[in-house]
Amino acid sequence: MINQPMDPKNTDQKTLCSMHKMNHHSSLLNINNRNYSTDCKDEQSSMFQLSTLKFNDIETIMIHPKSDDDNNVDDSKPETKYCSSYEHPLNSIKQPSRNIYQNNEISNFRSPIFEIGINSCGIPDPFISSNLKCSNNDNNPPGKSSDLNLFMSDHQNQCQCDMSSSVWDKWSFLSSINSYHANSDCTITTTETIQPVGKSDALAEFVDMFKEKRIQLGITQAEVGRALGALNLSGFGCLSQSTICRFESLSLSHKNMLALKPVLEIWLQQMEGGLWVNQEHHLQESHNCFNRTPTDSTDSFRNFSDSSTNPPVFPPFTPLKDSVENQRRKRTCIMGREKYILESFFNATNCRPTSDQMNQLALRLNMPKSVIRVWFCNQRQKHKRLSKL
DNA sequence: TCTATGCAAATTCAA
DNA sequence: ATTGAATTTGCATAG
Repeated sequence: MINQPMDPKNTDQKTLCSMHKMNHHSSLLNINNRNYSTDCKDEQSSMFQLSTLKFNDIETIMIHPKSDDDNNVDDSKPETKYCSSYEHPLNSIKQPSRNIYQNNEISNFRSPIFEIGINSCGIPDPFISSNLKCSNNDNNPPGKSSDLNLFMSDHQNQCQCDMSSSVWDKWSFLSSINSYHANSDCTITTTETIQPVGKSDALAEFVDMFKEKRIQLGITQAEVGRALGALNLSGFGCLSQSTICRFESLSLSHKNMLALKPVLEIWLQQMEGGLWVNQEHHLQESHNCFNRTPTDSTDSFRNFSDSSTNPPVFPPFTPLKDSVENQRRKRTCIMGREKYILESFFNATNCRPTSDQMNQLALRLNMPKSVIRVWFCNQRQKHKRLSKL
């Protein structure tokens, strides 16, 4: 990715962007419903901050469409698009997690009104979290960038997003602010992009469509989850049936939904097209990219290898460079003796063991120290949570 | 056999 | 490097 100055011809073009982190150096970018992958390994010139993927001050990025075969890019005439946007606070919306989208409505979600900060250039900047201030009443917590209810003032115009609208509409609203920010001459409009709550939500619509087509294709949630690993998208491996199920029932967090959507979209496109293109063409030795046992893999991919029941779709194992790092560590099941010993230690001795104590426990229980450490972290969290009830 | 869900392990982020 | 808090996600199992 190369930093480019803003294309003046593009300044009044309204562009809706969303960005989905894939890993520390690449992301999926959705611009006007088209997906692009971005890659920036050079941290110094990175358009993204590693942890938050906020755009830097240049505000302009060049994107090489992923649909081009990476090996056959026409360097003389790369298709590029300019996009000016930020990752905005919506990406870190604080919200009750699961089930909030039931009935396609956001409930209990009235947060205070916020004033958008003015940045050093005098431009209203909703993305400077430290400048966000709660301005309505004292019953609300101090404002953070993760809060939703935005009130923007540029001393001339005022625009307010209707907070009873859905988060997706708010996203559009903020995109308008982005446009404004990118070009101070443009007019901010809110009503244009804000749509009624409900079925018109693009995400909800996609989810409905996704589920319908998955069922049409006769593919189970578990199979979808496993197939995602073979998509070879950096930062994404397989997902569990649970996660696909939750995606289909809109019961993941909004941020999570947004992150998963483009990946599932790509999967669906490939399934519908009935073709599989390994975009990266890794030539290295084929290896089991899912780190499964042979038994596992045979079973996992029976439907993809059995062309008598399903059309051949894509090979069960795609050579995948970073497959191992895409793989979430297997969930450890701690029970019986191990659980008893850990709980005894936690309750009776120390809920905050030293490194040495954790080493000893790890040795005694024959478990990795990291698992022990995480267990204590989670246990402390659990206790804190329970004590609040 | 497939999907939904409770619990909690693992990951991420910021301090 | 470590931690707390928040969040994502998988396992086990219920439906």
